[in-house]
Amino acid sequence: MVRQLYPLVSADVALFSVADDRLQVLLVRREHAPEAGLWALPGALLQPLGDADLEATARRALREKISVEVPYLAQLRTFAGASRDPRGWSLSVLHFALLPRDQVPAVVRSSVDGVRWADADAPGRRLAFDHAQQIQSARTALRQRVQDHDLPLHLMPERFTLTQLQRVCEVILSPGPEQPVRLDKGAFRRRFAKSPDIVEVPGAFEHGAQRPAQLFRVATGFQF
Amino acid sequence: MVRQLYPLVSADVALFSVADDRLQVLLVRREHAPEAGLWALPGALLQPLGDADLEATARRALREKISVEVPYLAQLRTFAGASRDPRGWSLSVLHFALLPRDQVPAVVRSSVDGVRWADADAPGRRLAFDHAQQIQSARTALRQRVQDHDLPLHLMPERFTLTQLQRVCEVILSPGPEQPVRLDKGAFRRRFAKSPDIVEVPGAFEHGAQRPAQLFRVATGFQF
DNA sequence: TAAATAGTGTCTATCAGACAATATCGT
DNA sequence: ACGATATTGTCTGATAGACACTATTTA
Repeated sequence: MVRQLYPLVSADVALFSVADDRLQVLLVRREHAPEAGLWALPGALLQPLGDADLEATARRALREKISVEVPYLAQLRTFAGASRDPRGWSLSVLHFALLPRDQVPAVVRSSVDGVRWADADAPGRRLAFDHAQQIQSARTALRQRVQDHDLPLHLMPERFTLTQLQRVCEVILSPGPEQPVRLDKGAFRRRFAKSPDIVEVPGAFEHGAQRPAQLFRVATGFQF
Repeated sequence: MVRQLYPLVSADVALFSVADDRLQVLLVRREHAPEAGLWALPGALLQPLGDADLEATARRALREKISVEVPYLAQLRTFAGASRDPRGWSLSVLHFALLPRDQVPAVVRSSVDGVRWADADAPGRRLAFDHAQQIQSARTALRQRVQDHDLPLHLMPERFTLTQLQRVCEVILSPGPEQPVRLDKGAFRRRFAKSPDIVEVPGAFEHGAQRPAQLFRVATGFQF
């Protein structure tokens, strides 16, 4: 039994997006055994002949399962052990990815065909393997990084207002939809006023049923 | 060729310690091919039949190579790809560990027998595989965590003075021995005065050629 | 004009860095 | 007493949170 000598190696992806003031994570239904029928994070077995590294494996998983190319993808942590997969010793490198709302393709948005967005804080009854734990791990890391850095920018569409950016941050920092975190408007704007990562689009405004709001975009050359 | 179907899986450990105001990382000389004779981080190939998870593999590596049991060991990041090991597709889960100075066994301290402590900021000419990159990655993570949390406590001996603790933090935060970072004494003591993670040992003092210093120890129940 | 949201200004408690002052030991 | 380090105290500039105020649009 080769499984006793070599572990299964795969890459899983926690793909997050924000819609309707909800932080969502993408799940796919497993078609084959083991755990057939259960919801799982999109993932793929490593193909040493085709994948140059693990990020390639992760991106291939998204391509194969949901036909998506994400702008931001980072490795998070590795889950491994003898008991997390019934087939034997397995190793899964968890990645997390962020998808701006306006880049969600129609095939994913429609929530059919074994693909759905789940509430990141309550992804469902029982998930395949240790994916519930993986989601929680990714959820925590996401909240952590929003506190420090400018990571939420990866979730914004091409153009956005400061209020929209603040909503996204509030959603990510909240433990769940029931206990929303409210950030102070003044402090929030102060913080991003000093940031070189966003610039305002001159003359561009978001119009609603009230005073229009200045539109911003991510600065050119912004990475990470 | 099985290597074309299954990657090599291993766990490497960056073991840090502070001595003589230097941050050091432990290296072992490779005995067998590939890269025989080069210095490398201690590591071990995954043994699915014996290792329950990757932390077990990492701890086994330290046991086998240098007969050391470390109190603190954490997973850091996974390095993988087709070109980092001449044998083919390989995957290595980098861990990092901290060893208090008074727990360094004699066999390691003596720096013989294919084991040596290297300067963490200049580990040497050429190391095996991508281990130079791995050390730099671990070095950065260590500096980062010292900024935020109370991680340096894992590097302290059973009892220590606040000045000793401050030295360790300064060494870790410094880019290298040439440009030492100096922390303010008052601010440093303020920070740890509020911390519940250390407590003073009543009546215990460190005596030198000057005013004795209060000794502290890590609080019971302190983890991470 | 009213409603609603955008955007700005101000006050304050907190905190880190800088630095001075005092305390207590060995010699 | 002196040198050296420990320990404490004070001042100040920067900052985040709270909150009030003004501005500008649509209806």
